[in-house]
Amino acid sequence: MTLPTIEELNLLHATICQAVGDPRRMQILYALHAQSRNVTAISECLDIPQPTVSRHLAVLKNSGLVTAERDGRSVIYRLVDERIIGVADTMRDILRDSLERQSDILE
Amino acid sequence: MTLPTIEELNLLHATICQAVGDPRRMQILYALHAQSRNVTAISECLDIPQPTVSRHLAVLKNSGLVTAERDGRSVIYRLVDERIIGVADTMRDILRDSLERQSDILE
DNA sequence: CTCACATATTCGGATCTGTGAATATGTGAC
DNA sequence: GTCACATATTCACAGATCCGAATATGTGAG
Repeated sequence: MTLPTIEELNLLHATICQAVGDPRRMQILYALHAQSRNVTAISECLDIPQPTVSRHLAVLKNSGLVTAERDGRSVIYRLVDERIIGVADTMRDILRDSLERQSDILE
Repeated sequence: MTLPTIEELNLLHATICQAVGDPRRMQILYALHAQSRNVTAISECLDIPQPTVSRHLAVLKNSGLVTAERDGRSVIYRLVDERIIGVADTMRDILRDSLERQSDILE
């Protein structure tokens, strides 16, 4: 893997990083990982207002991480690339180890 | 891996995600991955003003991803957890595939 | 102690992002 | 067409973040 240019990093930031860079969006990604859902279902299972969910989904769709498919009156959102969950899980591991390291130092 | 709570995601966002969520910070992470360096060296090799580098390093240090160790007059910054580079690389892969998918659709 | 190098911090301003509330658009049932 | 459900969008505002420029702090050489 070659070193990324600043232009590539800018694009990465404008898409994938921005998508992952919000707690609620990550919550939505995990919810879609468990099961594809429509907006109302996401709104209810995460207890987030519907307009907020729609806005977050627009960001996720723009990043290419999810797709939208109309099904009758509702729109089903699907996670396109499951690797993003692996990314999130690894970040959680890193954070967990970092916190552990800090508490070790305090002792 | 269990589902993250919104509290855990908030903490994750305030640390790891925030650290990765800036193009220049990611550039610094890659630079430190290649070799541990002091502030001036980073500033010069990435062509970023020194105060800006210092500020970004403070964020990265706060996230627990890098450590600072004084060595004489300079301070050497080191990447603590190399897994973050894997995370960044995977995100680049995801973006690349996403762009490819989009260009396929246009044809 | 003084000077020069190395790093960190403060300040003001511009920009971005998320949110709730309200509203608009789209879709199917009847 | 009309109504109800489903989703998307607009608006104003609050908060966060980034930056360049200037300045402050810290450290070692002499």
